[in-house]
Amino acid sequence: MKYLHIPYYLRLRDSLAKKIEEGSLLPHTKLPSERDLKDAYDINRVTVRQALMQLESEGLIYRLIRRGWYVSPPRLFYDPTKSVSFMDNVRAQGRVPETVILSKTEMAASDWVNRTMDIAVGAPVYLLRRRRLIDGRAVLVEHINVNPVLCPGLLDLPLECSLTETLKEQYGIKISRTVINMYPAPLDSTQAEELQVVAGAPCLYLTRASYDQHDNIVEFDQEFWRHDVLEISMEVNNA
Amino acid sequence: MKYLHIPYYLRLRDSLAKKIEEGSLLPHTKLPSERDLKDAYDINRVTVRQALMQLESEGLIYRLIRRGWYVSPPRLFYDPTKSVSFMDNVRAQGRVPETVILSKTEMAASDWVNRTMDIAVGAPVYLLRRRRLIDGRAVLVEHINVNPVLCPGLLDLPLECSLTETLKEQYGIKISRTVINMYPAPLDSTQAEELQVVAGAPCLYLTRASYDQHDNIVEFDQEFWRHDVLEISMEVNNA
DNA sequence: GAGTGGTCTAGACCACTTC
DNA sequence: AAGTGGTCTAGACCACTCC
Repeated sequence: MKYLHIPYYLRLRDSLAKKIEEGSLLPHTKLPSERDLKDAYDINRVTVRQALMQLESEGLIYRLIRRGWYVSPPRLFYDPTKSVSFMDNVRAQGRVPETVILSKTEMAASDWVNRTMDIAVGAPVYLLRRRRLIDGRAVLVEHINVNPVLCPGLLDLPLECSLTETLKEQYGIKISRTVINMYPAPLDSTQAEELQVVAGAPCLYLTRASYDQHDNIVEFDQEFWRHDVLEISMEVNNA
Repeated sequence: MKYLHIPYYLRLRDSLAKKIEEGSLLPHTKLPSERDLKDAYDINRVTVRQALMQLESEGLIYRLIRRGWYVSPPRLFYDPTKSVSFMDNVRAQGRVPETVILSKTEMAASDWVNRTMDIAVGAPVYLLRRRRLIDGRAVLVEHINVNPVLCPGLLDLPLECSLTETLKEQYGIKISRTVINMYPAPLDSTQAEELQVVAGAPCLYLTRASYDQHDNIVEFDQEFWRHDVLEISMEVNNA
């Protein structure tokens, strides 16, 4: 005999999920407060939160920390096999992209940079940190490590747009090969704050190593995406 | 002034995470019971579960429903741009793959099959459902829809191994193009049970549409992976 | 200042697993 | 039969947001 009772938290989850799918709750709409939901469904607040956290992990709703719960917008399609910039990709899907520079510095290469980018420990590296938004909502924080030998003065150029394009136009660097890696990981407290997410919340961690036409590693990018933003989509030809 | 207190559930999370990273808790080790952890850390059981669920969402631990919490093994690298079979890929990474047939039937094409596979509504479709394991742990359930016109009698052949290979060797079908899509989604109760996961738990939902040398759609595969199993990894050449 | 979400307690019952 | 995890209650305090 199997367990047939449907728990309260799943009933609330299903009820809200249905409203979202039907469209009676639109993207970016704020849900009623947890205490209102508790009264409306006559269950405990802990149980309400269990339902909300489940919906959050599914990507149907998101929260702004200490402000409330909101209906998620549709996912952004992302094709890692095509080298389309964030700005172009977001615009192509009818949405509004935005980029904010969080910091840009020249640093001494750490052990880790040495291993991943083949730059001598202590030699200079550019570190650029950006936050990117879609329709006003922060969706990712990225740390971009660039080899300054290949593009001196990069940090003095405008950095809000596609880096790949700047590298090509200003330095003649063509990215010819990219190694991409991704998996879910927890956000550390700094990035969590920058994404207005609770510390330790899961994100999609994506790294991208970009090599130029001479197979030098130009750029090593770490991207921390909100876990509910992307839908990976690609076409593969099996030659 | 920012919130500086570290909550109890994160302290327990960090303590367990440290033991896992250090290697003093090995993959597939069972954690102490929730009540033991509650006593050891002198916190409430609800708080213990909050820590455990956080670790679960990060992929550091997993649970066998109603049996307990276990340390997760390393992720499996998966390169969607290479057409390597599950069995080969798992073996290449030094682990033991296994496949279980859950069901195989010939069905009448539904509306949905009609739209995705271009088979007339009501015409026959093969549906094959398999569960796949790594080192004895169920990691994915897949629903494979195949066009029987292209490979009559397929269901009477052995189906535990690579379907792609069977299609090639027995029917001369070469998969030349694949459209892949993936994003996190909740498991429905059937697949949740088959993966021994709580209903509604998040999984990685991956679809794969495979086209043959004449661009007929041969196979439409829906895969439900445990969310903590894969690390996507690929190399892209920007021609 | 009122209200909200984030955290936490000290219990409880049930279905299921383990012995 | 004992123990475990899954669910749930009825409170509580705090930091922060909103008005």
